[in-house]
Amino acid sequence: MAPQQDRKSAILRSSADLFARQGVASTTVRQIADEVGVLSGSLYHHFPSKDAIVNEIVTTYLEHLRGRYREVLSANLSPRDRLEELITASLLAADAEPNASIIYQNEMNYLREMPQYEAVKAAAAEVQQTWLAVIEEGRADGSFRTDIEPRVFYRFVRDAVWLSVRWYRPEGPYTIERLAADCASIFLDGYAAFDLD
Amino acid sequence: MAPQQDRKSAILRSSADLFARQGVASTTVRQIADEVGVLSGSLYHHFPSKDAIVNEIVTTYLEHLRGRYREVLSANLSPRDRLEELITASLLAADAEPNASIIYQNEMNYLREMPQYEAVKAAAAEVQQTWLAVIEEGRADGSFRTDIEPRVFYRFVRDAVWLSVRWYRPEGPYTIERLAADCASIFLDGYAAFDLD
DNA sequence: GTCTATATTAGGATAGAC
DNA sequence: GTCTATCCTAATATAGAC
Repeated sequence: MAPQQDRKSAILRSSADLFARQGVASTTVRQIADEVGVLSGSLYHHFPSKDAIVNEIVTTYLEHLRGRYREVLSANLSPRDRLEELITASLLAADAEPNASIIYQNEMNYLREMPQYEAVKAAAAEVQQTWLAVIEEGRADGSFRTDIEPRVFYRFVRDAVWLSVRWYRPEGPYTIERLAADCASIFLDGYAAFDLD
Repeated sequence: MAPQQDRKSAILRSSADLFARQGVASTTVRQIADEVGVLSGSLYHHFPSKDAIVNEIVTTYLEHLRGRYREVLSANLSPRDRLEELITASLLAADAEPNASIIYQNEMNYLREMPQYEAVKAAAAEVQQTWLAVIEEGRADGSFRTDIEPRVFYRFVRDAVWLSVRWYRPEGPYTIERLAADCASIFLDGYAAFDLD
């Protein structure tokens, strides 16, 4: 990797870390520069603005996420298995780029005011469409309930899945795969004890 | 209500609205003053700082939430019904003060840096304790599953419940009570179609 | 590609008149 | 209780030397 790419990714890495911990608005370009080990003016050789850094972090993340979703959709699975795979793919994407994922969850207010918001919005719409299609498929073939609106179910799952990046810690024996399995089981089977009689 | 109380609550109302829409850090005291119809200096007659406004919004909200939880705990209910009532109480609290609820969800980064953070943290701990106690009770009497950690279940429910304030709109025929019932049913019974054979 | 130096803007907060 | 006027600080961003 060329040296300027190293520096650029160092800026992205440090920025993502600070944005996730402190919020975008409260993070200054001087802090980012400090973390990288340059002076603040030098950042502007690599990015035209602070917003551009935010934008690159978030769009890269959404790009990776969409790639994972496409893989899930290409496999031939039952709606139930596909939903579980969407959950797993989302959790793996968040685990691969936790800072980007946190920023995406926390900074919708900020992103909405950015000039590049349309691209983010389009990616978000595609993500939502992916989930809803799987849910509709499961309703059609009788594997999911039809007495609860798909959108309502989707939003509950989505928020539970995305927000887990705020509390899940990959250290320890509790793996992402286990987390995904527990999540899928709660949302599909419920937390009430199984009736065995 | 005395006139100075009117003005003070107008400041709180306008601030909450702006904080929820734009984020705390991106909202200026001048914007708040504009919204209220005074000049920015006048705000400081009612509050010592912008942080103090944030703090009052959030602590009042948490106070109301704790009141609702206490009511739920005082009733004699099964763990399942109590969990459902906790969900309903949370959704009603968020619906009563949607801006405060949104701020509380979005601005953890900001709140953590405030001098009054300890009070918020204590209230948050009590809220968590309330949920966990009900979950443990249900595990003990056999109504909830024991193969998934209570904390994991709690966090999924919590995030799904709290975040609904971002998308739920009280207009229209879909009521809070219905939302609460759907949420409880998804989390307890699951979204998979009921097996009827 | 990074530095120095600085322009420019805007933020939170305050003092004192009314 | 509000206004006027302003202090002080800190932010993003730029220009030009090295």
